[in-house]
Amino acid sequence: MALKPETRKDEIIQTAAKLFKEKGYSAVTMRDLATAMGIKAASLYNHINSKQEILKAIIISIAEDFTNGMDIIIKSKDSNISKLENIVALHVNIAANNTNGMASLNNDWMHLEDQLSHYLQLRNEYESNFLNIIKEGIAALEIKDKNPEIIMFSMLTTLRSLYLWIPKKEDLDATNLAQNLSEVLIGGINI
Amino acid sequence: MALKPETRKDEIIQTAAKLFKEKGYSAVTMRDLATAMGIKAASLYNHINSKQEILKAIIISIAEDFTNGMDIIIKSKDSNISKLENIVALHVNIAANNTNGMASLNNDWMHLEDQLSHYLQLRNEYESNFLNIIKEGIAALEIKDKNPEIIMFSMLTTLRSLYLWIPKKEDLDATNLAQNLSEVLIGGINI
DNA sequence: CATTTTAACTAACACTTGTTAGTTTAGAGA
DNA sequence: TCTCTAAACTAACAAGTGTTAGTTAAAATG
Repeated sequence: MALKPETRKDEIIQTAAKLFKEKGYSAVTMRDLATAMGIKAASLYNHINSKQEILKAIIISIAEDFTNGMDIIIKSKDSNISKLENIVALHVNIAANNTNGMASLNNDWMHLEDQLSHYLQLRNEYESNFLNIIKEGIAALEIKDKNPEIIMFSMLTTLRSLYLWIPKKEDLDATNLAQNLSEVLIGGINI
Repeated sequence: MALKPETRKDEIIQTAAKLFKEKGYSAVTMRDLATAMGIKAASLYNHINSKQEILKAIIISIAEDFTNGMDIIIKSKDSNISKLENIVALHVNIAANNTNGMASLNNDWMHLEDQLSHYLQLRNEYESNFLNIIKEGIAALEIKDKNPEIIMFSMLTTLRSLYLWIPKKEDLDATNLAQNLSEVLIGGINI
């Protein structure tokens, strides 16, 4: 069994994601990436077609993971509070499995060229689904009648920033983190 | 009375902050900045010494605003919940007055050169003060006994991202936003 | 063994980068 | 009017950018 069926191309993409996390897409040169791989810049082009292709590979696959996860959540018959808990868990899981890539998704999406409009479409649909769950929760008296956009903004920015925080917890239990985070985000903190 | 006592240097810094917000520090060239100012790149150097100096001017002044605001909050005799509400208001006010600069603070701090360690020191102190308020609030039975770091992380990432959100609300009432945000962050959303 | 594939290399390209030097122009103060 | 200053300009540089072309060495495949 192949525990790491990683191709050389995948290795390059993962290494790039790590560098992009530290300095951002624009500040990472192909020579930086090559050095991190232990090869020369020109050799990268045996495996990838362009720097842009690397960014696209990192961002679009994660964005599609979110879209697919959201699709499952909306189709369920859970309560709206449960759906929000599932969204928290979705973010924790994706961030835990792809800490470096999440940085590019958050910070470097605007450097996508051909795929920019595709990315924006996925993001808009995701946020629209998220907002609908909150609005329906309010209508169903599951959720307090506060400004739905503020609620979504507050939850989503926290969830999007998980990549900054997860690496600090060496003993990560994703289920436990999702549980605690849901309690704080949904239940509030005052007694 | 001078409503805009802005020097040419200040204009350049503000324009740069806007461009940095859109594309990030590394992706904005001095020629981009010059074009946005309606002049040639070399002319910028009549007013500023380097690109790096612009970034420093943007980030450090905001970081010091946060430090000063936090200092006043810790010294007060308010309850810890009130202190948290004041932190929310601090972030709303700074973000509302400096939307573009907040983007650099969040996304481009790692491109600071000489001032990097100074910035990190301010940030660490700020987070340490924030965390203490939460811990004391828990000890005083004002705040639920949840993981204090999760609470801080959740609040802080939301507050740090306000710059993304404030510009969308053309009719911004800072007091009102701070109020609503406090209710959501502190009071939670479930009924 | 012969051949193809994989993955590295050196060398170079056209272009962009931040920045400097030196010059010009228009307005303000004497 | 003369001088000074603020703020623009043109021209250029050295270094760094993504990328291409052509080559080589080792490993896998027939």
